[in-house]
Amino acid sequence: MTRFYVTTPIYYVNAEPHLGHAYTTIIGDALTRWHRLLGDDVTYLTGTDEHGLKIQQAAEAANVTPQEFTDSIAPKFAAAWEKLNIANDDFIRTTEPRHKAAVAELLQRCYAAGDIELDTFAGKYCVACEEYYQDDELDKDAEGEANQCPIHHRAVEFFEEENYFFRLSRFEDRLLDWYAAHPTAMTPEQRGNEAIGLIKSGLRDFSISRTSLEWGIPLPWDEKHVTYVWFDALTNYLAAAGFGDGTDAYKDNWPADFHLIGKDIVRQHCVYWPAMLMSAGIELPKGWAIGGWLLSGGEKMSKTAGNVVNPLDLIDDIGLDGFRYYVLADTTYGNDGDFTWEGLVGRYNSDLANNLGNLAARVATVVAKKCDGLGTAPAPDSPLAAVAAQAYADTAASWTSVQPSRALDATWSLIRATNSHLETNEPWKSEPGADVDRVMGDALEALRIVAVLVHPAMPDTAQALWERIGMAGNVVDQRLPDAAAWGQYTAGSVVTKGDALFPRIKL
RNA sequence: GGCGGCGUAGCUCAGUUGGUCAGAGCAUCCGGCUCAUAAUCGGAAGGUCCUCGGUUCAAGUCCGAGCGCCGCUACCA
Repeated sequence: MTRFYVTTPIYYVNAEPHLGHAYTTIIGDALTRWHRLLGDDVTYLTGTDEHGLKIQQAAEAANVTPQEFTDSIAPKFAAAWEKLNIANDDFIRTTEPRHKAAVAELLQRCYAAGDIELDTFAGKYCVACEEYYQDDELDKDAEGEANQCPIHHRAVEFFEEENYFFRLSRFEDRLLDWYAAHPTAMTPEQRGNEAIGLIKSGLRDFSISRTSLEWGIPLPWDEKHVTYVWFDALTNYLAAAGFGDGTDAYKDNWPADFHLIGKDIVRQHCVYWPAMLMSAGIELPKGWAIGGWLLSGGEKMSKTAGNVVNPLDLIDDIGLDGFRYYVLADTTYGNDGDFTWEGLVGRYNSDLANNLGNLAARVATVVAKKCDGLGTAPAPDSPLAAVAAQAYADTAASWTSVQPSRALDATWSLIRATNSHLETNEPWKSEPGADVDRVMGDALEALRIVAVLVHPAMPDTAQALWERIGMAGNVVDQRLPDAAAWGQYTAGSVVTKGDALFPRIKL
């Protein structure tokens, strides 16, 4: 069985889950559901990033311990994914023992390899923020010197701190060589090019520890230091596979097939992370899928702009699958998408209500009137057979290249062709008989295949459609490509109409 | 400033290695149909493929320059 291991970024628990988190997580869910249909042994991982100064400060502000603070937020992510019907196999928190063990092991390996060294970090530090700033981030003082904290408007101080550094600069050539040997590792291609550009423009060593920080994982060989950000966060992907338990069992799940990431964390995932793995002598991931942002009304969501969208509110208005479908179908993966209510309703009405939902309804009605409510057999030589084969091939190819919007468009070509097929034959005008039976069988068979193909995007809808056309069992148990082959609809099945799958929504 | 990306129909986007590549969906208009959720089907209209120049028998596709938009420049799906 083919293993298929996909990860989302772990989400920082200083904020509650929002549309952006949901966007990436839904894409990963659909992608992994597709691979389950293919019969792959799938592991879909998501989780939460819980260490660092911001959490420490937020906990202090809330007058609780950092652990209590993260314990209160992390479940909100897990709960949100449950509501969005996310079928993740694991949910990792960076405060778990398995994660801490993996981080310690990875650090130790890189340290042993000589790629982590003690050095001096010097910079301008705001005591109030407890953060270092670059010159261009600071405001200028009366003499024109860049030394005013932009937040606290007070002078920063020049601090020196002993930090451990990861010698990223040593990996430039090795990374370029690796990517040259694996040209399709990053998708879409233009996003991959940006990562290559980052490497070519020169790599600097980066600091991996702080002595001023308490809420984190200590370095195994120097416990005064706590790991800072990336050695902690990125390692979750390895930890969930079992790395750090003292055995090589993690290799059963590693390497990951895809790290799903946003365009803003390309440097860390496509440059830092493979270099860290190279240093530790661990196999690199097979792929990175790099998405854009889902904007809201053309702008990045922010509280001040007042355009924050809560995905869970949308479900109440348009239904879970309507929302999932919109997110997947209306954005080109790799580019920014734009969430608007008008766009959501437009997509929903045209694709779901008018096309898919209405097709299911009209088929059920005609079967009731002309076939006694019992499904009939499709014609082996139906013109829809070729359309279905092409739709499957295109859908599969698009999921393989992590392009959900194209995959769904390919699936919809079969829905449109089925509506057209009905118009061509007008079974509602004919007397019951072989001709009507054949056409309705074609339509039912097309709906059967559609139910399977839309499952990754809309699991509940797929199952509902499956049951309405009278198929037994569950869509999730279907296996591709066999299930997409023409001619498997079971004649004699009871077809039921039911309420509209997707009631039209008025704007 | 540096690096990178993008610019194809009103909108969102497809367009392998240059040779029916000028396309799809939505929106618009016209017509048909009335089984269906005022749904659907057919047809039409709509583009100097950002601009200029170059290579070529042939360029949306390659090269150069320019214009415009955007991202990254080291916390952030």
